[in-house]
Amino acid sequence: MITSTVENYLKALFLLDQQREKEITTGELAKSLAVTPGSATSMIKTLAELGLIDHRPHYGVNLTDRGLTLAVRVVRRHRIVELFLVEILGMDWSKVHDEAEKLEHVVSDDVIERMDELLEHPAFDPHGDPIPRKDGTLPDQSHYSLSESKTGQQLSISRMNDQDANFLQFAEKRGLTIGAIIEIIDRNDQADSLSIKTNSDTVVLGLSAAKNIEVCDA
Amino acid sequence: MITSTVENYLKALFLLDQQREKEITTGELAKSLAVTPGSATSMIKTLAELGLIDHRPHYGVNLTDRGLTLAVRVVRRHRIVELFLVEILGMDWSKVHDEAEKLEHVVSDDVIERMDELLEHPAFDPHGDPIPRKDGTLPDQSHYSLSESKTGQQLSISRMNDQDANFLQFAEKRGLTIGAIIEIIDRNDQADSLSIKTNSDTVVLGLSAAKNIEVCDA
DNA sequence: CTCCTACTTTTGATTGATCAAAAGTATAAA
DNA sequence: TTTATACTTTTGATCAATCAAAAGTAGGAG
Repeated sequence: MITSTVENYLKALFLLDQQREKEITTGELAKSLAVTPGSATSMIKTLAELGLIDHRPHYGVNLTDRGLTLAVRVVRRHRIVELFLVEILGMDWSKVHDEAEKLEHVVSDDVIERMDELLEHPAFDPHGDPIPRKDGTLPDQSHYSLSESKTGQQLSISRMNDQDANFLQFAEKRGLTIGAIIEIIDRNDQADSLSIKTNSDTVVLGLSAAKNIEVCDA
Repeated sequence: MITSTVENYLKALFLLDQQREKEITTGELAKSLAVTPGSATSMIKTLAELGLIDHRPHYGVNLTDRGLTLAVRVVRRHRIVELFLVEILGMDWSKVHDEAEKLEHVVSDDVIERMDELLEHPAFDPHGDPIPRKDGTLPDQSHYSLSESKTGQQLSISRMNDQDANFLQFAEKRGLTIGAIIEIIDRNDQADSLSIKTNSDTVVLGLSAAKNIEVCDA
């Protein structure tokens, strides 16, 4: 049975896969889902029996094609729901994540496709994350981290890696929103900080915060 | 813990309460939830421990005030979601029940109140059922069954008791929709049937089907 | 080659929801 | 007053998900 727990494990594996190349270890998976390693091991057994992952004991796991397909569908549901909550219901983009986390397991494909249509087949969710298409493919994106960008470039904010509501609210208050055009006016390696010009203001960010913000050329 | 199973039991009790005056028996409850009587008994024990129902063993149960409050909230969520799916997402009214059955347990109050506003604080859902207000009160209604109505009266269809998709589709096809103005032109007690004039056509219904249709004076 | 450390896996227990079947109770009929 | 029937409750089992703690494994340091 594909329970919502199964869906959550698959989604976590998919998102971890995006960042790393190799197999995902039990420990990483457990950490990202905030369960004990033992719980992850037993769920891994279940997922392997369902043919959704390949498991090399003591080394790690990988999604199978079937597992990947299901995982991508969950991510699509999540991101469409998020955008829907912001665009149609007018919710704060910093608060829709938790709501979508619950809805992604219960909304039918019919509802998702109607939302998708109402939103005119969007490519990115409110956090700038790509929305998988119905066929499972992902829209193009050439993001890179604000922390890796050079001084003087005109940049457009395309994505927030950090989903934490406090961070998102801070960012919004300072004019750091998806689509905002910014420019790095100073980089201070001693202070580990960046000075950023937004359309209205100048903001100083630590490098660790800058790492959470992705940009593309404006 | 208020699990979705608890919510379903409370909702079932509330809906059974609407129809009958007295205590609800274990058997009725089990039947309406499609579980065995034993399962209902053990859940009744849990609900009683949570202070959501009063239980007189071997006689039946009644919702407490707290239980009633929770039950009404679930019903409100269900009916607002149903109307939202029809009005905003354009879904078929005969198909939204099952979807709402899942969503009612996961949508937050914030989302519900936003839907409510977008729908301009509706009083009735797509099936004509009253939507409890935020404070728990119900809108007025003076429905009675089509099977109890007299020949020659001008009536307006206000509610379908039967949520079965096949029945709803049949009804829709024949012009028997919420708000439709109809008149009983003949009642045949031998054949147990009613002849009904819709705005376009004449439909013959068995009394058992007519029982499922509620009307008010047009 | 042995041992330490860091990990993974196994084991046993718990919780919530369910069922099938056994045991018990209420009420009306004989 | 006994018995039959129709119900309710109890019992024991199962399944999914979890945790805590015990046992086991991989791979590097000495």
